[in-house]
Amino acid sequence: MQMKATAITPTGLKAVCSQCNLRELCLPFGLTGEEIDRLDELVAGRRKVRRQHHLYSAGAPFEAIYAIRAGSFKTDVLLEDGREQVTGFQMTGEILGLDGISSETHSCNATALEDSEVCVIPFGQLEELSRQVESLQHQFHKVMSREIVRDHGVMMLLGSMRAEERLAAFLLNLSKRFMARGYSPAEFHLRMTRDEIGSYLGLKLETVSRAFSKFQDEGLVAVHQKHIRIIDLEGLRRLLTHCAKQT
Amino acid sequence: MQMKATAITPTGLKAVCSQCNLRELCLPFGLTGEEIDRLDELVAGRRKVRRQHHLYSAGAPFEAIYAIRAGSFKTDVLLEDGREQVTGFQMTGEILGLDGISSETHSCNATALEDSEVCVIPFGQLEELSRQVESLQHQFHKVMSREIVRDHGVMMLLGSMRAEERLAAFLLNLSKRFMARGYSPAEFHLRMTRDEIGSYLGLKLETVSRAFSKFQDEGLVAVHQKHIRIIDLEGLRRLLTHCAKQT
DNA sequence: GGCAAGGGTTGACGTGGATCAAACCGATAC
DNA sequence: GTATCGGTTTGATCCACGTCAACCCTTGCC
Repeated sequence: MQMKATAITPTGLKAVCSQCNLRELCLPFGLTGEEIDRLDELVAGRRKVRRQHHLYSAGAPFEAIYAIRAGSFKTDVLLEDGREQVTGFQMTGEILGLDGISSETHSCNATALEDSEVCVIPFGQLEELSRQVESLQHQFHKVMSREIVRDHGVMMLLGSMRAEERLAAFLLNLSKRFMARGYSPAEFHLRMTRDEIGSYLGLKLETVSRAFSKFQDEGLVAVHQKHIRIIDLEGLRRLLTHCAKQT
Repeated sequence: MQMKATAITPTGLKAVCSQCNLRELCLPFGLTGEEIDRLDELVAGRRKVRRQHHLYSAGAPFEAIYAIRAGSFKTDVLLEDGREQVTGFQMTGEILGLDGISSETHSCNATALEDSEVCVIPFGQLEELSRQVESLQHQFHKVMSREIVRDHGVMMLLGSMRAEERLAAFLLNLSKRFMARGYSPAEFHLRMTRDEIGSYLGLKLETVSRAFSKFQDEGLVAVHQKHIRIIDLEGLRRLLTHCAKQT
């Protein structure tokens, strides 16, 4: 029988960045082994989040950021009248919670799309360590900046693209991220509903569904519910670059 | 005749945060006098940017971030086919260039909307100093996080609001920012064209123009070209919270 | 097995904002 | 003064996407 010497978290396991196969995608990227060990020390442990449950909610006090160890999440903001805008879908190795730094309060909700697990990184300690470890500081700044660049991409999508371009961009983006994680870039399972995709892309679920069907008819992808197989990657890319007005 | 002892910049002036009336809105916020002096040391000087000129362009190597000392800017991203998406309008005290950190290359264009001036903050040195000065580190993180939260707001706007709501939100946001700078929140001059507003809001300039006219007809604002006077602030706010479907 | 519930698809129709086009306005240039 | 030009306004028409509604498929429960 196994002893649980460091049963300090709900999962009974201490996070260990150095052993984590996501470290190249995550905060430890670019750190030396010794530096990663120091990062390990401050990771307060892991936390499991069940499907449909919140990791944090808008208005909650900000204390830590989170690295996704398993599973996936969506973040969204709500308007007073109930309208929801999904601001992003996050997968393993990606960091959640950066929105909370500015006001010391979370400004959006983070919800697990499937049973998931995160590493909890207390923010005050992260700042402290990144004052000592230059490469950690730099990597953290890069992570934040990447989020800003990503957001600009979404604005481009929402502000300047038509429905099919948006969906194509969405699929290509997912494909790329699955590939970076060692999964097939051509075949994957969507964790979110049509409604959530629609909210993210600024479309109604019916429009998303129709666009999927159209892609299928055109032989670009094979869609079976949430299962996606990309057949013609180049075709999708072409859709993106000059669809709007095929001048 | 006056000597220019520190003529190290095009403007012949060393930036001095401690003397700057924008410091409460800018990077020095929350620093002690002594800490601000250290920040002063690293500000490489000021740079003037003429109306319509670029402060930096997409693809340019990233070396510094910029604090706007006078004037205003827009940032935009371009698609291969020429479509433009304005990702933000920045005014005095706000920080430009954060997009460049992630890839060490700027990912958008920053263009002066009027003759403007920025303080140049070499990024490597900023990171170095913020390893020593905790309050600077924290304030910098807040600035980056604020940008992320702002971007989420724009996504909300682009993804879930109708034309008039978007314009109302835009005007209210400008109003708030002018107020924070000691200007009238009710009466101001737009520095951007209808086309640029449209690009930012995901609308065509004609739609922006029509929405302005509608607001005018309804007695919400007085519009004279680029001069705006907000007459009914509450009315604009009301538009925002439950216009979509007045259920 | 039947049946309920939640998500997805598809069709018919309506509409908000895009598009196209003309005119207007205020600057600056001559 | 007139011409020019960039930006803006306004009107007429169009179409991409939203809305509403029916139906289907899958899963889980009794």
